[in-house]
Amino acid sequence: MNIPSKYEPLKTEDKWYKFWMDNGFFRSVPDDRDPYCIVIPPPNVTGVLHMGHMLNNTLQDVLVRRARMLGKNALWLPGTDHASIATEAKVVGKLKEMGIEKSSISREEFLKHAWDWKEKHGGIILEQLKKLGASCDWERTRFTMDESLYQSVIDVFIDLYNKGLIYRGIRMVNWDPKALTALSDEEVIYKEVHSKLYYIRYRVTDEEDWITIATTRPETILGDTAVCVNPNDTRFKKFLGKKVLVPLIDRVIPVIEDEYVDMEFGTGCLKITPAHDINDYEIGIRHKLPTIDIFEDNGTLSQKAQIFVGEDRFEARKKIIIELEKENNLVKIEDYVNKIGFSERTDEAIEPKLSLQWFLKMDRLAKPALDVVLNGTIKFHPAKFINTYRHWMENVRDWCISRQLWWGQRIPAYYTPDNEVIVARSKEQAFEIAKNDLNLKNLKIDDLRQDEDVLDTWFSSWLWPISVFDGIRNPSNQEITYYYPTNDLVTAPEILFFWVARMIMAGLEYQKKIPFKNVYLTGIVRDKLGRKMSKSLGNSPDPIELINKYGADGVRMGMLLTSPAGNDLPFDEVLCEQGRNFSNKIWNAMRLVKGWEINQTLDQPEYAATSVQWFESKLNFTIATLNDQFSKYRISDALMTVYKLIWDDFCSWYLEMIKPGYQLPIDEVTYKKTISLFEGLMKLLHPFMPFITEEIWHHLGERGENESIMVAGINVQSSSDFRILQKFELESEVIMAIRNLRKEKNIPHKEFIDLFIKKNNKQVPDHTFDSVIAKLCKISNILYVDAKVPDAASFVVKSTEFYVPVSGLIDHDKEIIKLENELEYTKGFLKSVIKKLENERFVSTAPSSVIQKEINKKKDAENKIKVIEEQLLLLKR
RNA sequence: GGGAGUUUAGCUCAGCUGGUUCAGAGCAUCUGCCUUACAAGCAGAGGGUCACUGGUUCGAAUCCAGUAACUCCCA
Repeated sequence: MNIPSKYEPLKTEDKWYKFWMDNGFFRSVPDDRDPYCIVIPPPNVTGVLHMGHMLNNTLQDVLVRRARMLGKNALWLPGTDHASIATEAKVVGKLKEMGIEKSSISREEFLKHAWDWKEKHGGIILEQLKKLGASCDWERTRFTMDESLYQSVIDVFIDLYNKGLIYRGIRMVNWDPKALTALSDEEVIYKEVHSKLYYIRYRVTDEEDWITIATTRPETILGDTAVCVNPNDTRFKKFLGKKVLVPLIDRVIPVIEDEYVDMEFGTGCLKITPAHDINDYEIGIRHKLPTIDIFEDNGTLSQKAQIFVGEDRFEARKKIIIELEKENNLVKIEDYVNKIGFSERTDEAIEPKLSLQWFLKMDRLAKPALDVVLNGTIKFHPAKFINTYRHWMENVRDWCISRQLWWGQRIPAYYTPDNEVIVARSKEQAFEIAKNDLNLKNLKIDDLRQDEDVLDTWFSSWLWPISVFDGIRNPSNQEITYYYPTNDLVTAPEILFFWVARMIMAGLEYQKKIPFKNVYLTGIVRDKLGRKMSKSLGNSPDPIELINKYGADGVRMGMLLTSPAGNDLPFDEVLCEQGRNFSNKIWNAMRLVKGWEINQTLDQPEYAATSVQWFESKLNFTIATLNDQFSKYRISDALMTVYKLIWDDFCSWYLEMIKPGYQLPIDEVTYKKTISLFEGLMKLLHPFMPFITEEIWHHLGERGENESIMVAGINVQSSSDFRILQKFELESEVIMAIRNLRKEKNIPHKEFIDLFIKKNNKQVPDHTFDSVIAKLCKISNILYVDAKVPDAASFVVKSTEFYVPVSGLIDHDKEIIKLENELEYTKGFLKSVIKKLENERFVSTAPSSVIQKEINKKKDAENKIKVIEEQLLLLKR
């Protein structure tokens, strides 16, 4: 045989991917078949492939390949998103390397650099996905900044604004005083810091009494607009309704009550600085307090602070402590450990800052998006995420959609010199509106100033399932009508709200239909220590290297096997090794089958006919199991099912059952049947392991130039003969018992033996598997007898006795002990069953099927006891 | 601070409406084997008080309550 005994994935994978591409098998255009569509969760243009992508995209490929084989017109639409924050950071960094500051160039110049960067680096992930075998329709690759997608975002902004859902409002943002920009929550790193807790007393107006607060940020007292206590705190009742003076500046502020205050913390008395603390801000809103912003953008104190104007915030802290001490208002200082946010990029302490942002009202959009999930129109897998989703949707806050960046869709809002806002598609249009609707006859077009900010990246991704088909601008075009709603979405639970929820909102708003029917939420890929895999930790293996080592199929299987939906996946290379080993197993099964010489004159032996019959049933039965698992999105289980079918049932059982003797030929009927069964297995496995299955499929038969397993079609209608499966269960037990017996008695593999079978309880012998047993266990004669066989090793399966004569090898004492143990166990078992059946409450309450089962158990046990006792009698004689 | 989830073999997980599909799978481990497709293999074996404590029930991994630990999300 000239086929190597090790499968080498590297030699086949690129070849087949090219073959699939050349033949356009990934391409989908609307036709009269049923559509099946997945839109890819667009990876960042800044990213490189990581293990999370591997998992996510393998799952999508499994689903789409299976749908394709089931005869659907399957489309997996790929693309990337522009990731405004991350990309802008990359571009700023790159410019810096070139000695260019972002602030020194114009927006247009910057964007040109950004596009250059995107063209150069933006497609890496998509290229890497090809290595994985992703069957995406690459001709349809989309990018969230493509003209049509960009314009869709603008259209939606204008539409929502005109519907009154978009407004401008104040919000507290994470301000980086060094980079002079707002940061998203993801860009803030919280670190434990050893700091101080300052106890400061405020004098009550017109009284010689003081109230003491505790704060880590004494400089912010200059922005205080209240002092707050818990309404349940009796200690401070006397201060209610009174006013106190902010030290150093003597501003008069009220004492208020709010449940938020922790009575245990500090003095139980909290200073409220609505402009510089998110919690204080919310309390401020509840109690209608004024906000006093005491900082400039660069973190120095502003005029509003009244004192230390122009000083850095940390310098001011030192100085204010000295002043407070002088005034005798500093009660004490304690050491204190707290968590402070720092800018990911500048490492500057974040300053919470109020700023004017654009918001999208959520409640009207959220309501229907919640309903479709609660009523099952959209299904989550696993369903446990419905709770999380509901909780968020019921407590949804308005969505801040503006970002202080350049890379992204620029907000189509124009300001007149009087700061009147006009939302329009272009400056020209805004100018028209200004002249006609606002009656600003003297306005010149250049007086209009466009908003500097861009929209949140999610504000373009939430349209993704629609905008990739241009369904925002042309809501009933042929493509969107055909492919939308898409079928399945595969993504991480982390972005259930950021993305999934919002896509549902957008879908219902702009297509009046859900965007997808099923949401499969993957787990998070972690390292062995349970840490999330990340580039900064350096704990993520390079997926491409893994593929080179284990083959894409091996890695795919490694990712899938231990990743039930929604569970974390502690990644271990061992898993890929398992995948590789499986590939090799299949490869060698192919080598075996292909190595057989076919003799057309041979009749099919009985054992082979039985084996084929059994395996066909087994295969069909498993197909039904698989259908069920796929319907529940239990992809990991489905793969395990195919794995066991191939390895255990096909390789370990079936092939051994039909395998001709050494250097003997096989009959044609069995051979052809085996090839066709093998092909069937490859089709079942193909969605999981596309490359090796294609390779094997081509080895198994003569294929036309453009034939591929991936479009070969799969039959999932199946009926199987349960009876033969049940008989096999029994027979396999017998076979394993004989193998054990051979081992125990040291009977060599090659030596033929006889087997005597004694049926009991008037059971009629079933000969279906006799020939198979004879072949697998090297039995020359199978004889059915009515009496026990002396001088023979024996075992019992159900209530049938089996004897293998091995004169001189029987250790009676040992045999007796073995049987006595079994007898004792069976008696104990019988006792528990009888106890149940004698319990009147059980018999009267339990369903009849359960009772019947117990009665059967009793009968079986009694029979078995009888058989064992008889055997013991014989042995002891 | 609010919410959700998890806890079953060494590891990762199945176990639907309580009752032999009730304690299971894969991997790992151990013991034999270079048996003529495969040592990336074959044939076997061991391994769990189902987190803890109570309760409901004829019967609990499964239902309820409490406790503990871990995880995630929102703030």
